[in-house]
Amino acid sequence: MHEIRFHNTLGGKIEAFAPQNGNEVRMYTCGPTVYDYAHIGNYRTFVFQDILRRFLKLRGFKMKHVMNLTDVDDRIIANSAAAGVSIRDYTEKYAQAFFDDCKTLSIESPEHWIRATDHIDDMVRLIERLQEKTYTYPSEGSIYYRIAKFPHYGRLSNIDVAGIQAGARVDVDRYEKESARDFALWKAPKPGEHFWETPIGKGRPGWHIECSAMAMKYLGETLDIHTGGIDLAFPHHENEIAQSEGATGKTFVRYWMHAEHLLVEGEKMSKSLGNFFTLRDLFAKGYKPSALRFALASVPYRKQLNFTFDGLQQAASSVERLRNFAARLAQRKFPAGKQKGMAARIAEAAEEFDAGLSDDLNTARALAAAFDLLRETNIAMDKGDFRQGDVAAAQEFLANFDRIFAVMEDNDAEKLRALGFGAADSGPSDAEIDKLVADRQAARQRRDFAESDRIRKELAVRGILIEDSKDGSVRWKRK
RNA sequence: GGCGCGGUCGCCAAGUGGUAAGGCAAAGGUCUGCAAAACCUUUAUCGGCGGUUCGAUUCCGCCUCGCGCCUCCA
Repeated sequence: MHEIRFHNTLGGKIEAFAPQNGNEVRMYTCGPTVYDYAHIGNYRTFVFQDILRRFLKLRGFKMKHVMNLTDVDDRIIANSAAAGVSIRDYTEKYAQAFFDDCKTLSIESPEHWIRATDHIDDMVRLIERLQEKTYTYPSEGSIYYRIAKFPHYGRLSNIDVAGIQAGARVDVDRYEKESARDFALWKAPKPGEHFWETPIGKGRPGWHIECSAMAMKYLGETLDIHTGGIDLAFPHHENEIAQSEGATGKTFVRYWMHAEHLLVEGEKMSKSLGNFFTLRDLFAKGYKPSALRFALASVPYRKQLNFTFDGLQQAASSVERLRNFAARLAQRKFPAGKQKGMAARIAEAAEEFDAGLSDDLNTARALAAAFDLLRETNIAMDKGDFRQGDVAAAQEFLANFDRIFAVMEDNDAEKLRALGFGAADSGPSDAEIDKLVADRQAARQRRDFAESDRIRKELAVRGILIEDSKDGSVRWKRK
């Protein structure tokens, strides 16, 4: 077990990690704004966050992880009004799609899913606390945060507040502010717009207040970890710090972890460039969930991930190799006993796997540890050196591997069907396949290779791959 | 302009002051009735120029190219 070290955006250094209270890690993740389907860039960040929590659990920590759904913002208000439905009705569809996508990518569910609109009261109370401490000022029915009052502003993102010039930005709200860098805690309703009636007036919350209010409500005033995409560091997280620490006087977050962005073919993903993809876009093209997860997980989170279809294909091949190895381990009969040195070799690989992940979630390094062991074990098997007595340890290694990467289970087709892809043809049943495989074996017995190959082709057409082995057994798998 | 990240084999991608992990792909080979799978072999001197050093891909400086943030954004 290696010391866990994480990069902390606050300070920009890699630091040893330990939760504040014993064994429990309290973590908050900025979830999606449910105004549309989330895209693969979003999921790069959510897969990172998933690997983080899976790793901490593997290391024995108890997770208390909260993820919010931002279900009120300008886009949602505008879109729901345009569609003539309530905010809740409008966002429900995308919230559900998000849950479905997470499940498809094997992203574990956090301990708490929460919605901004369920916590308006908490936000109002936090704003009131800030009012009492004079961190706020009203303007045209809205309430603003006075950044001049918070000296630490800019520390997270290394932004010099003096550098933000008045009038330099396009502020869609165009309310009167004392300083250009001040931000809205509470927004006065525009005519016809949905609003909440509260002790601090009519209106709706600013974007940043929800995370401060909800994070502290569920996790206490000082959290262990707060994650998000790198773009959120400024201004969102910077503002969260200002709000939370302004109200409590305590450190809001001990470790800030941000995922770098995903690029597509080296360019920023955007709708105008036509390189904007949701999961559904990829699945419709025939790519598998496990391949996408592997592609997103294999590049360490602090490095920009250049998404390409070639890369996705490479990821699919890698996953296939991993699964083939697991199948070989499970199905072949090896000589009894243990191979000299194998147990130690497996333990060494597990050590290196842990070392990689402990090193700021270096998934590339962890992966290399797994593939090294895989190759060496395959060699031992080919030579006939590998023994049955080592199978359990090797499988345990793979099980641990999969507690992090979650790509071993051959359930892609099932997941895709659940999303409505490929439902038309779920392929032949296991029984039907077994029957054809048996027929083919019989044909091979009588050396009727024409018939044997005909059956194999028939199965291939229907997506089933046959593999003969030396000992006469046959393995089949769905492609 | 300010802040930050990165340029390592065809593609993806680790890494170290003492001549560079892993994955994918490619070529040849072993095995196989044929395939498939698996294995073996082969393929890099680390963007450029200087500096420090016995020695730098790894440290420093400059340059160059790409990307991100600074305004909503994972």
